[in-house]
Amino acid sequence: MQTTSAPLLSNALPPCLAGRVLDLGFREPPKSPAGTRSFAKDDGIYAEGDPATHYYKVLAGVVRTSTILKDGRRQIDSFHVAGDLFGIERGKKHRFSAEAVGAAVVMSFRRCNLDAPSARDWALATQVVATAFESLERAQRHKVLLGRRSATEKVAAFLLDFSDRVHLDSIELPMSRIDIADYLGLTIETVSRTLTQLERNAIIELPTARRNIVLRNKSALKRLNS
Amino acid sequence: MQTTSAPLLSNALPPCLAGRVLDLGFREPPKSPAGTRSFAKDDGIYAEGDPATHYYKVLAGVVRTSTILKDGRRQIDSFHVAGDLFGIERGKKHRFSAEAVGAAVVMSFRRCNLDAPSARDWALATQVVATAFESLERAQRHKVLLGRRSATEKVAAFLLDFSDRVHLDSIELPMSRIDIADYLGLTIETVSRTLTQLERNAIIELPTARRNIVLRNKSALKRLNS
DNA sequence: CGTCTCTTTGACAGCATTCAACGTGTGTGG
DNA sequence: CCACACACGTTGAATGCTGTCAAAGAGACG
Repeated sequence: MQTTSAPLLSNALPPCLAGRVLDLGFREPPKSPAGTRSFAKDDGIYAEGDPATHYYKVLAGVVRTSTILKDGRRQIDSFHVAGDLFGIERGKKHRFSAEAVGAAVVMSFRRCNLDAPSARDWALATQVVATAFESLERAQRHKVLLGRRSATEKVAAFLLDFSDRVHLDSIELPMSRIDIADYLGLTIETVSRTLTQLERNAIIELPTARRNIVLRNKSALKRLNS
Repeated sequence: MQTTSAPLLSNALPPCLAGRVLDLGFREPPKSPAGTRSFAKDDGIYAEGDPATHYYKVLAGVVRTSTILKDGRRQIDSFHVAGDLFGIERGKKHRFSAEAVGAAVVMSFRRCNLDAPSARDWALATQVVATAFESLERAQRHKVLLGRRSATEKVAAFLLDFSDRVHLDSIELPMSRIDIADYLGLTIETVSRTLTQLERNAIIELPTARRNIVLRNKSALKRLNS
């Protein structure tokens, strides 16, 4: 726990596949191996309440899992990047919906019995359990962020987390401000204002490309991360 | 997800063992089976950063797992009641601390290898995995509560969740207002004010015993739960 | 060049926190 | 048995952070 922030993207690279170039590429989907599908920006992969018959793995792009309250408020549970398994449920239904953040390629696996996996399911079952443990750890860190941190701290944690993945100080966010806000439990206006404020304090830089952010003073960001 | 609130206590009964009677009982601890220890109110079971060599199971009472930020803000991750397994970690260290909420009895198990459990560890490993999945599900619901709900909704969810466990409309909270606040990401003042407000609206009743709450209008509470 | 979407900025309101004081119940010691 | 201290909880007033509502800026695309 301590100085770490809630890890955002659980896998190393690829950084931000959801750029314009890829968007175009995916409009004419490549021939897909069985169980592999391509999704465009904001396409639904499954919806809250759908029977949870499969697990999914991100091959390219970024996927978000989220839930929407009756009055429209949304909470993003997690962002999943290439290599991540998602859609794992204990019960029979999906309790979040999953959508592509940008263009994305996703592979699906028929759900297996975790209590007594068949021989051919064994490897998958192991991965599923590992993913569940990892998700739990991340969810726990995310809770601290949501429950006990200010807008500035939340955004700082988000940026640091992201730059840790891509090993760069200049990051290209795959998701919109709305996604960031709904992940951090804020509004888009607060996210925007916080970023502007960080820029005024010379901690980050916001080039004209809106989704590009340059971290100028990481130690200041880390300090904000308590 | 939907109408459900973040489940607070993951096991059925016993309801609120942390009352005065039991407190007294535990002052002279019963002879403990190996691996079983009794704790008084606020006793630490393990601390954040401690090597995670064991799992723990609540036999009686309630245990909270929590983390404290540098500036003293605290977030309670979870309350654990009799029957619950806690202290499960993926890494080598505990990322939260665990303390007894009231008097509590806790049993410990040497941690086992989940990838290749020995024959005698098999049953425990299965339980650990099941607990991890359950904890993940609860953490996800808790996140929605922390990120996207108002103080009133948080408190309503908390109360409903609790009364669901004990199957009673008159509940006896084992934890203080501070614990509730730190679980819900609020301050004690806000929790107190919210409860008072609910009482004014004839939704709950607050008898003189401060930890006793009677739910007078559950459907109104559920409505607050979105 | 105009439309559409995303983002930023501003003004204002409101909810939750902060700071402070007051109750209330419990346990202790005179 | 009562006085007092202490922990816990409630209430009040004021501040402030974040949300809400509204409008303007900036790119992308046709």
